[in-house]
Amino acid sequence: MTLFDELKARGLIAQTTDEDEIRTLLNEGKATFYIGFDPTADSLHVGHFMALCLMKRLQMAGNRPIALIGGGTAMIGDPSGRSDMRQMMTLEAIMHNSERFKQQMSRFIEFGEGKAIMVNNADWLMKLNYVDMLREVGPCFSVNNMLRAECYKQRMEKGLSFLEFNYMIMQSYDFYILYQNYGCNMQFGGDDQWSNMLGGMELIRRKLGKNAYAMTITLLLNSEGKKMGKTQSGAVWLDPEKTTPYEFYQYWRNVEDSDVIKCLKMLTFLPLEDIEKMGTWVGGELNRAKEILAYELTKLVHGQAKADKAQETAREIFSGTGVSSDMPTAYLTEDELTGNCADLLTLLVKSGLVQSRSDGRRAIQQGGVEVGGEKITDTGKTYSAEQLRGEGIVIKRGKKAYSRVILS
RNA sequence: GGGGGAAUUCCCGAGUGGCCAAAGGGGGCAGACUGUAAAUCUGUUGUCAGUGACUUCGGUGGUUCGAAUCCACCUUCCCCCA
Repeated sequence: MTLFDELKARGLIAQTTDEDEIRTLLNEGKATFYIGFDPTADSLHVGHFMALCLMKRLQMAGNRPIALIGGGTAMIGDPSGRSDMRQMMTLEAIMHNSERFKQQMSRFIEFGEGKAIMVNNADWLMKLNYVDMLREVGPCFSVNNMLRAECYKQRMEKGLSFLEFNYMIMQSYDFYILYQNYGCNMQFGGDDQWSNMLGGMELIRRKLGKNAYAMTITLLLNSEGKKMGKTQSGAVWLDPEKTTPYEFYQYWRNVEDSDVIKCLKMLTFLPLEDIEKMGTWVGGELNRAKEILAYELTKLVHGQAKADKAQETAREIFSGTGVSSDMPTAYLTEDELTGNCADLLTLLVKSGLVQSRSDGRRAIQQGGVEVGGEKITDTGKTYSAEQLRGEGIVIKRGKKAYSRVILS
């Protein structure tokens, strides 16, 4: 199977401008392509991960990737797919995030001489002169067309600022610059980037009379049509400081039945035949597929050692003793004790298993808290310093949240 | 520039002087059922405290015994006209 057909079979390709041309260029390893990443947070997330994987696949086939950090475009803020305006980011935040992005990306993609290239659009966007810029590219954009673009649709009701309206032009300009400086003839990105990418293609054709191509990656949606890689408390980050490998593993271990196969195809490098086989598994058997998904992804993002550890921990907790040496642990200090004891509510809050003492009280009253495998119903329960020393105690909140608390 | 409207607890959205910590829905959490799945049913969903206190309805002041509800100013947003 050729590279392009594999991408297609995995369901990774959403839209293409000229499928035949793109297929040929990619399969023959002749493409120089770029993917942009706006540094709007201090860590990459799952969506970025998909893009990086695509980069890797294409790089392995001989194509030349350019990773673009949107230090300049982040100054504007992409309105695509948003229902309200992004908060404007400070220059310091953008620079800080850009650094983090660089570090994280280097773990997935090889950069350097003859390998992948990393650029930052701040290098050219920040020094643009307004009037020069308008005269250079302004005539190539039709406001009428822009207003019809899908990415602005949602904003036509709530209001779109002129600042954000210019985002498409900035991104188009990037493509135009990269085409000239690196011979970059393709742009890939999330499906919500489609209109922005077309803008760049159009600009290149009008200014240079050359053909460029664009292709978007399918957004990873669950069976309910919601974006995957999000939790109640925010995104699932690739930074182990923000989302621990164990949490990361658990997120994928818990996907719905109807989403496992899709995730395996889109996010892992496992051979398609193997994944197809898993597709025939039914009922509880699918749990095995979820384990594979969680393990493979954790391995890709955090490395084999961390993946092994996460899997081991999960197995110990869920199908073994309910205890693991590697489970999330909170440490208590002597001066947090009252009268040589600590009450359960304090421990629950300390471990992060509940948000407040009230929340903890409710959890206990509803039978959602266990300590050392025993259900606790007394909201005033306390534990002595001796019990908390050494191995400490293991608290379980609900079915899946565990934490060990140790007095140190 | 002129005119009109809006801002409510995680989200949507009721509430027009005390009975409002604030209806209803969504989401979340917990329990039952399960396969660390889904669906379903039940409970719960500001904080601190054993039934009471405290903080909350864009912001700041004011009227009042008492304000999410009234007044003034401010901020932000939307719509219509230019």
